[in-house]
Amino acid sequence: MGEGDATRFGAEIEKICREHSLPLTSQRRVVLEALSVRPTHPTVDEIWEDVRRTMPDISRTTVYRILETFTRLRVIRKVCHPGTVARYESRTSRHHHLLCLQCGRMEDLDDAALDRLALPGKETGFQIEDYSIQFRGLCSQCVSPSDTGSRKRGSQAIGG
Amino acid sequence: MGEGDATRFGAEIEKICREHSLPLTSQRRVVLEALSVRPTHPTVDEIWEDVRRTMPDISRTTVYRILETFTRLRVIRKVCHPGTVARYESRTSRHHHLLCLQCGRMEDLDDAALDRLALPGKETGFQIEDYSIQFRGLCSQCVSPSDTGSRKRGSQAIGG
DNA sequence: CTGCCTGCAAACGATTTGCACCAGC
DNA sequence: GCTGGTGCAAATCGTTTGCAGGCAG
Repeated sequence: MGEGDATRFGAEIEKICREHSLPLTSQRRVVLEALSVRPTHPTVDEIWEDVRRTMPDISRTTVYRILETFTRLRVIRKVCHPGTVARYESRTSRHHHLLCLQCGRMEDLDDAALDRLALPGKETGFQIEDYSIQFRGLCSQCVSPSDTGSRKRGSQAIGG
Repeated sequence: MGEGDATRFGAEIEKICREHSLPLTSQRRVVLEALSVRPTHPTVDEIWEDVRRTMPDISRTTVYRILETFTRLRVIRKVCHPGTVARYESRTSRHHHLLCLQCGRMEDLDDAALDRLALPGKETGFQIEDYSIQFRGLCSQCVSPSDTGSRKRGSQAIGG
């Protein structure tokens, strides 16, 4: 967790809330903090578990609502994952994803060349803001399941 | 419905099932046929509705199971859509997607140049098979909601 | 103060599962 | 005939909602 991301919301969250006329609650602070510290693409429940260590009485509903609020404001993002549970990420700068079709593992991929693609033109009918590339395949552990202690998540018809 | 896709599974499905030692049932035939005819990225229920016109007694559960089976065999794909319901597509050849962050509409994008990106190397730890690009923005109707009859789907914290 | 936010519990909706029967091979 | 597929209904599980009290501004 580079301090760049870990502290991203530390000072910024006050500005974010002020700009959007949102009350800055302690729940909002810890939820965004927990998301930015997580290196992966956590589910709502994973964030909830993290946050409960600091704030044991926070409700799961509140976590849902906070993530939804900030997603709509484009402060965080819901990641595109073929599983059935929602996953979030705090990075909104351009980057790409590696997805394992076998176990569902998803990792970030940074590649400056891939960040410079020309956007499709107006003929699409869309006003495009951004893009990201999803690379699909098998992660190292699913390619060579040498370690007998196999992955937790079974193969759940992941499609991409 | 271009005959290229509309008939994709017409003859091929027998081969597909034989290759995977799957019994070729009438349900499998009509579900794959319905998916390949749909121009968009239908949900399970949309496919179910289509199929019921031909086969009124087919169960929704069966549609779920057939789609899951063929997704695992890589015959069809589950598309990455930020909504909460699963969506499928019959196209497994490389192509890209346009996603509207406001209403969730998703369209295919074909662009030969975008199909030729260099895959990331081994340093990722993934054995990559394919990729697709998701372009995010606003569709024409969400950019200029001139028609007073606005879109059906509300803005549901779509994140991408 | 006042309005938005939170917590709780119930509602909701998509997906999955157990089981008995049926169809493809 | 045997094996796996299907249909039904119930169970599951992630997510949303209604409402009463609490906190930020």
